[in-house]
Amino acid sequence: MTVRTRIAPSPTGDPHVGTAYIALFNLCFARLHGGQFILRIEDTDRVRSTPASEQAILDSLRWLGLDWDEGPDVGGPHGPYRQSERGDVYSQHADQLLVSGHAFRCFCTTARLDALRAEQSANQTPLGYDGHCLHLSQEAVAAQLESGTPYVVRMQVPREGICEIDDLLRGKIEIEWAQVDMQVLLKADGMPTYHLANVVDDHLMKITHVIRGEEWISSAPKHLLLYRYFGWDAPQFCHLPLLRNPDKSKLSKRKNPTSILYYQRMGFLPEALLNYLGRMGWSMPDEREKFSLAEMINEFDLQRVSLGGPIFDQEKLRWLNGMWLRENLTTEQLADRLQAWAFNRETLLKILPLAQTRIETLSDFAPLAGFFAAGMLSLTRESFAGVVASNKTMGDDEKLIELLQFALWRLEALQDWQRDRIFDEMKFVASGLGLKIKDFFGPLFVAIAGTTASVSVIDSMAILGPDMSRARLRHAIEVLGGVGKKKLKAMEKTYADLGKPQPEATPE
RNA sequence: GUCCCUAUCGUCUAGAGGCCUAGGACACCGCCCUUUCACGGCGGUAACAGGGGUUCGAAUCCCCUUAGGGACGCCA
Repeated sequence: MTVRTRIAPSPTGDPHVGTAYIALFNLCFARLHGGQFILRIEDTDRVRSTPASEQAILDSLRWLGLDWDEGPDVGGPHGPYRQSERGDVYSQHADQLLVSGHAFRCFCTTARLDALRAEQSANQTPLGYDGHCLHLSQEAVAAQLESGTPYVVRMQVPREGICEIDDLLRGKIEIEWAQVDMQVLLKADGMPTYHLANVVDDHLMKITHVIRGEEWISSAPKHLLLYRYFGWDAPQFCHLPLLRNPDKSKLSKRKNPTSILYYQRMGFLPEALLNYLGRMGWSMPDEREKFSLAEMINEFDLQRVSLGGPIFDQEKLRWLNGMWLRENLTTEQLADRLQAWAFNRETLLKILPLAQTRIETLSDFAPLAGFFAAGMLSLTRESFAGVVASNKTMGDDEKLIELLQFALWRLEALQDWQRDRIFDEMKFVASGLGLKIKDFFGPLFVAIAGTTASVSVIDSMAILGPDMSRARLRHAIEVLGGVGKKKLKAMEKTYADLGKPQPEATPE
């Protein structure tokens, strides 16, 4: 038996807890049955990840204790499309389908497809490719190829009938073929899409079980059909429920910290985080709350997975972490953990350059830089009184919230979490709001460091990392009263206009 | 809009037709322990979405409704 987890690297390179969640269940299932557990990084469009971000994902899975096996080599550590072959394996397979008539070349332009989609959505008819290039004559295809028109390769999909998916957990799922789009397999640049790469890889790697998130159910027919076209045995599919935000939507960084790095920085033990993920949609036969990975593997049973999408509840995670901290660590071990966590040389060397010019005694350090080792700051509305009092332009709470929210939105969109990039974003918001950088930074300081008397707020955010910085901004907004639905709408509009020149201020 | 998945306390869940007057955990509230705060101990509030079937018997099986979620890209 071989199971694998595919990892879609996030553009920011932040390892997602959802990835660890799926990996955990894959690992338990494989280990219980004495099979192999393989990881595969998915990045067919080659814009998402960098070697560094991939390494970050692998490191954080290892930090959690999720060790994987080396899979069969099917063209490099992360698949052929990451190597110089540029997708040869996949285009060969696409050619095979072209020859057998299970796929066709599509010369439609993006403009046409956009128009098609717009029309379908206006008419409220099902969305999908209309088969325009499906019946092109041989001559027409030859002529297009001759003229060098760019094309993609799409898979043929039956127009009628029903596809039956046998899900390990959900039983039979029936989807009409008419609902399945004629998926692009090979992009215009010759690179494979996820769907083709996925099926070809899994076959070459001899994957027997695919345990993935529920979000993939609707593309399962495409995958099944590809296996059939190639004449391969399909693996057993199993779709796990999705982790959710408190508002029940799919776990996302806009609403909840999702990075494993955040939980690490927040001071959660890897054992506890993993334990908590194991409690999401799953329970021990004896219902015990605290268990190790080894215990989970021993008692693992896929049938014990419950299908309702669980909400990721940080409060319960905290409680569980406390249990691990109190019951599983000696004082000696706790000392080691603390030291490794924040009071290590590497971390200090990052912070000290910012602090050294501002301290007169060593004891000044903790009050000055303590916020680096904190989770959420204990802010109140009064925490912001200083920045408001010292500056007439700052205005009321509403104004403060707006400022922080705009900063937050900017930072949510920021992919490259570097000091200078963060500064650029903040400068953009400041000038958009017509504020001097200095004035704009006041509230930011309070949100991030708890006080304006602190080290550079931009450097602080760079060191704290995206999820922690965003979480603190969100927390500050919450403390100031939060944002209502109506207010949000108005703010979004103002935000959209940020880049535009400000109208002349009317003199009093 | 179309299709698919799901539905037990606020949250995570137990529950495979009778052991269910629905159990446990987080959170919340109270009491005890305690020089404070925690920890720990004890107790409490709190749920089978609604409606139809099937059955001697339904949280459990079936159907409908409702609600939530997901998918509908030359992203993964």
